[in-house]
Amino acid sequence: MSFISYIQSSAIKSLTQLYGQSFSENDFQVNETKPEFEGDYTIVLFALVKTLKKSPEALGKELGEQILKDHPDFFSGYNVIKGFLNLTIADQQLSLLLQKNYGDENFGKKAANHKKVMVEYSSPNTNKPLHLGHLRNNFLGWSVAEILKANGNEVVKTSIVNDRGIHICKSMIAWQMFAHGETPESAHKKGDHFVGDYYVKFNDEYKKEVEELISKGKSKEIAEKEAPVMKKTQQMLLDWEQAKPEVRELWKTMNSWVYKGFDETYKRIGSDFDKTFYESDTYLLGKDFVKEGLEKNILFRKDDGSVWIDLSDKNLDEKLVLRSDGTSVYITQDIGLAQQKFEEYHLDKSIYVIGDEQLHHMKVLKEIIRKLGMPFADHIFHLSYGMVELTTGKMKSREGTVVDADDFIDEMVATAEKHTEELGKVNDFSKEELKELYEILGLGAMKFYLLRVDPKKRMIFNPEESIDFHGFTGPFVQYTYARIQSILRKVSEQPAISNQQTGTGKLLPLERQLMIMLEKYENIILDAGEEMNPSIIANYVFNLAKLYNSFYAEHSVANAENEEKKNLRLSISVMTSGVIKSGLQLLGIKVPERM
RNA sequence: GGCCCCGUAGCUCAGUGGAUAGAGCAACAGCCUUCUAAGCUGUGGGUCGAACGUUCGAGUCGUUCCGGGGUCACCA
Repeated sequence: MSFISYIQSSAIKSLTQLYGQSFSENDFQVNETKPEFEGDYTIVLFALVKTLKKSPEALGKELGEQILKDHPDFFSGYNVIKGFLNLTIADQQLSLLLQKNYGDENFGKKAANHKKVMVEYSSPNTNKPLHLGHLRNNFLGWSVAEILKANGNEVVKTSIVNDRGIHICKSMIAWQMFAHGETPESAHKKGDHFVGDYYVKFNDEYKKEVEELISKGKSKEIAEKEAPVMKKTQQMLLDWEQAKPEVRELWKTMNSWVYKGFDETYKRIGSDFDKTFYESDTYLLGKDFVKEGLEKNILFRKDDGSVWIDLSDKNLDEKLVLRSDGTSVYITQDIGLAQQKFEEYHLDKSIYVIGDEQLHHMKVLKEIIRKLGMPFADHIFHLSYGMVELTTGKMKSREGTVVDADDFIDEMVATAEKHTEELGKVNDFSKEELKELYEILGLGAMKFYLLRVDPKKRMIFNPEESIDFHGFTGPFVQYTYARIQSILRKVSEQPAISNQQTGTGKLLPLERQLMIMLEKYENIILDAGEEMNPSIIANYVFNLAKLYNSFYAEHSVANAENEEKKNLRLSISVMTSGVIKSGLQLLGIKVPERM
């Protein structure tokens, strides 16, 4: 039980004892005590003052006395200021926490709750390489999956690959027209970049043709429809749907190039999936429910044969679910895939990590599923996040205004290398060790940068300013970890640590603060899981590292005043480094032993 | 226009209805003969977009307005 809930229930019991009526958690608040006051946790009395008709001072004093009397091992003192009852947790209670948990790798994590959750993230298109926005998605999805695991859930990570459609055909057409048989191997290029380049070439050609037609007197609208390269592309899509062998062959080849490129990037950033869905397999799903929906009069057919659902009672418009030619639209397959996910995996919850531009789409999807009477409608969650934009506006791959994921990673790793060389602390590392360190630091900086902000907020990224390695950053937290490891290495060379009691001496303020902060980790994991928000972890782990660094500057661990203090500070250090490691792991960030 | 999200220090962001609104960056001033200075300590910097309202108490809740963004496809 966490300190805060222990205090809550203690207060409830003591209040009942004092005033003979029952109370609940909603009758008062327990907060952390502000640093300028004495105490660790504060009970806010105003609400109770009203119901009990007592002065805040009297109430605070009575409650303080009672709580102390009821829990002499837990609290060592109290004070009342205005309507605030500040409680101090006993030193021995903090020492006990340390003794019980300091070496526990699973500290703060929950036992299995036998719930199965699917997290869908990444979901790339196979016509261009990944960019900064994809990285936010990947880091977020991966981290949320880890956080949910830490909360006891069984998690299935999935990705739906958008591998078919008109945009894919565009790259294919351009390759046919301009490549003269070139391959990623012959061009010495990563496959996803290679294919992406042809996607750009398509758009260049398309633009050229449209302008030419306009100069011949056609309207823009007609020119866009009649451009030969676009007509070819549309024909190719039809050929693909009819499974024309040469088109399917080219499609397979080009997609395999892209996958190879993606795999490299995924491996580097540590993204992985338990199951990958391909849109080419799922795009026909969901047609069955249309038939059923029509029979049940949930869906209706218009004169031209198209099928719709009326959502006006939910403040949404009518939505098309089947085209007049009988083919399905995006949302049709989404319904089918949602159903397949629940049926195949027996999920308790299905989470979609998708940008906030699709909020409306996901709302409509959920509503349709509910109307169709599918039981899982209320177990679908859209974890929406804000777009990553540049100072110059939105990123557009067609216009080349994107921050490419691979370039960005290279840049960050190079920055890590530069800083490391300047500092010269690991000159004895081998080439391989250095390479590994640069990856750990560069990716740590990136991931922290993209995860430290509330996901739902959109981010503006200025590529001119490279990401810092100081302050509220990944490397700062990693550095704190490395510092602690350095102490531990040093101490292990000294005579063995004795196992004597650590709790008899008086704790210093920074020691107390650290222990109290460590205790909160459990609740932080819980919050981050409920909110599906990794930034809660990032903020916590930064504040913990910051506090430890103050402690480090103020007090010596290895050369503490006496053996007892040394043991205490060692266990605080071990536990801090453990929580840092664990917290960063939830963000997908690794820790270096030295840096 | 309807619906949704955002607006806090020069910049990037924290801030379960509670005490004098906090960090990082940037600026300035200090701290390496003692465990890693990617660190620590300090200074300056705010009409929390605006106005009403609810409340003992509002950055936080409500209403309206202002500013920014998203979305409302037989695209995905």
